[in-house]
Amino acid sequence: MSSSSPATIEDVARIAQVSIATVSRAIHTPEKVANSTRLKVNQAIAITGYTTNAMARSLRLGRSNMILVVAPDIGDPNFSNILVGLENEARSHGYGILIGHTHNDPQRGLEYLKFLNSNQAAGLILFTGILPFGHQSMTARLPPSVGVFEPVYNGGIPYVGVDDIEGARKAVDLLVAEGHRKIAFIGDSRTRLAYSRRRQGYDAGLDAAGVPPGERTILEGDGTIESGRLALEQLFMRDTLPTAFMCVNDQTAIGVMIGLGARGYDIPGDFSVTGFDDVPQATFMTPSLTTIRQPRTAIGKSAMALLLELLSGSEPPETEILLRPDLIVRNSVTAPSRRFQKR
Amino acid sequence: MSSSSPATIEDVARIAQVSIATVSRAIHTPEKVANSTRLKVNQAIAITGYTTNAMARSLRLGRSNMILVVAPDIGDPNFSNILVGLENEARSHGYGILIGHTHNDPQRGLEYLKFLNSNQAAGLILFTGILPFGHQSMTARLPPSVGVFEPVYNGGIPYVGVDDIEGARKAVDLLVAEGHRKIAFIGDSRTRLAYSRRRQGYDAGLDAAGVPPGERTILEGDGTIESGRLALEQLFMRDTLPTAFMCVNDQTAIGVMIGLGARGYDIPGDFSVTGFDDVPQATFMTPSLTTIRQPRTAIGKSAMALLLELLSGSEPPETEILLRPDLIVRNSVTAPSRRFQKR
DNA sequence: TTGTATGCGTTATCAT
DNA sequence: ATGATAACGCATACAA
Repeated sequence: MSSSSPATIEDVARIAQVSIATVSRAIHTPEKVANSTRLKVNQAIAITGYTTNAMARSLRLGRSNMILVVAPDIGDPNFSNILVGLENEARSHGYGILIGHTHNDPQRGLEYLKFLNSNQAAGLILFTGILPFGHQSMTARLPPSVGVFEPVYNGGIPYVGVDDIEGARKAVDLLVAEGHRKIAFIGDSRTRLAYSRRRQGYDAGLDAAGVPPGERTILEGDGTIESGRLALEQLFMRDTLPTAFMCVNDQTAIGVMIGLGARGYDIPGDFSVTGFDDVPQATFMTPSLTTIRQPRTAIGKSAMALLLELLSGSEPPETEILLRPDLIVRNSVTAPSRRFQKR
Repeated sequence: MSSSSPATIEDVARIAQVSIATVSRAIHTPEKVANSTRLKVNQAIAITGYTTNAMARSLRLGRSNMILVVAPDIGDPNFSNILVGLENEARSHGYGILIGHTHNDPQRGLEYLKFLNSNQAAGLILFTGILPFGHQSMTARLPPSVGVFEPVYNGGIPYVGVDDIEGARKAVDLLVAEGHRKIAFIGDSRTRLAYSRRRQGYDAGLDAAGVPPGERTILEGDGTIESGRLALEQLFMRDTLPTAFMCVNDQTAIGVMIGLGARGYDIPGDFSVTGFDDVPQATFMTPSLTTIRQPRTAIGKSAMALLLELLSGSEPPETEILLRPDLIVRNSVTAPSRRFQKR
């Protein structure tokens, strides 16, 4: 039964002895077709192995069944699980996932914009925290879009992510409960919104603990392992040391842990460290890293669900969906050491 | 200049005062168009912001500019960098990447097959080591396909990956050079071809070292961290222990290291451990893991280049492209301890 | 060198 | 309930 070229709707119509219009109806609006004919059509479809030609369908409909997912870095440990959530939800609704990564290069972003303009993608998921298309007027004719992981700060785009403020707050609170007061915050100057929110959580926690702003240490990195290490070095050039490091993300925390290890310190004996994200590596550090878990699969699923809703024409009920961050207690936090208090 | 609906080739033709055929030619075969007209067309394109409607083009051509990439698990630490390589190469040739993951579920595989049948993807990259489509006759009408990372054992599909035998050989040789003779191999019974090849390398190395087959210890896991740990437990129930563990991949090695750590042993003081793949985590283990690096980005790039070649009609010059695996020496290997020799 | 006209496979409108 | 047909936007065979 395998013909050289794939079966078209006409092949099905011929075999079922109906018109192509009826075949189309039998597929998309079965209730508008007589039971008997529907049966014939289904049989013909089975015989031919017919599948709708998505190209023709999209051309006719003026809309594709693809969603473009743009990320700055496919290798980001946070990305893959979010992608899983996105993909599952999309697939179960008949949508496919198109992938692009920008390396933070607006030029690259522009290339992906072509997918949008050429009707190859009906919607857009942004993992970048920023519209990666330069500041063209093109922004205007963007398809339905949803940001994940980081709020998109230069476009009025709905966002699905974790509650950064609450997450950071949980981390500080743990540290404070263990008795820490000198808690350094190592931030990330790139991911502005996520950074500032986690910073807000940090400040709120220390406010509540009665630690005056003057006694807080803030350093800024760029969210990489290397920057965590660098920030640590800067800190060690000062005259007072914190007893704990609260890091804006796990990568930074890993950098801090490496730096601390290189200096011969014990974690958590000498210093406590917390991260944010709960990337896979966090489990395998020595000691394992206490951190805040991002519900990544859930974020992906929720974001895609929202996008599909937008695609179906409904207005978004809310512009921001914040999921609950969980504190994952492992072995990088304990009560503060007295050792460096008065150094 | 922003019209409500995207510009079509007709808009361009009208403004340039030529026919749509000329516009099409000016775009795809500029040499067949007079300089002056080409100029007019380009101006009109600039004015309208015209982009080719990919749907219409694909419909007409009977072929899309999408490549479907199917992986069992998007979260596999090996996957993302290969994807980067694939994506870069594809994009620079005007192709996009469509993503699917199967969770090793043939049912899922079938769903992705629809992308192929419906002409949404012109080619296929398989990360699965197996055709994920059940054993349908559909295999026959597969588009040009290339396997990466693992040879596809049930289809005559070209393959791009690392030289597993040579890689494994480098690992054993290092161990042997350090003085080990009792080297256990912890394999993976799932990924049959990669497993058996790495196993071959192991055997070849021990053959060369004069270690008789009877003195070799082989355990099989399934390539997960947990299975590495499990294999270790099995090993400890025997009466003789190896001095080194050569693991089929990094995940397994990590499991072994965790298990060894839990039993209070020192690595590499008491036991040496090697992995394979050089996943990001390998660097951050304590001790850092000596392993074999997969040139992942290069694999992706090379595989996509091969696929695009296939797509353009040329026969593949070779059916298997093996890249060079590099030995990455870190801190999990040293000379064997005497401690457990005669237990 | 350029233009006219056809068809790719679908869905939707309008008849019947 | 069903059929005939137009249109989606494009690339190309053929004519000029």
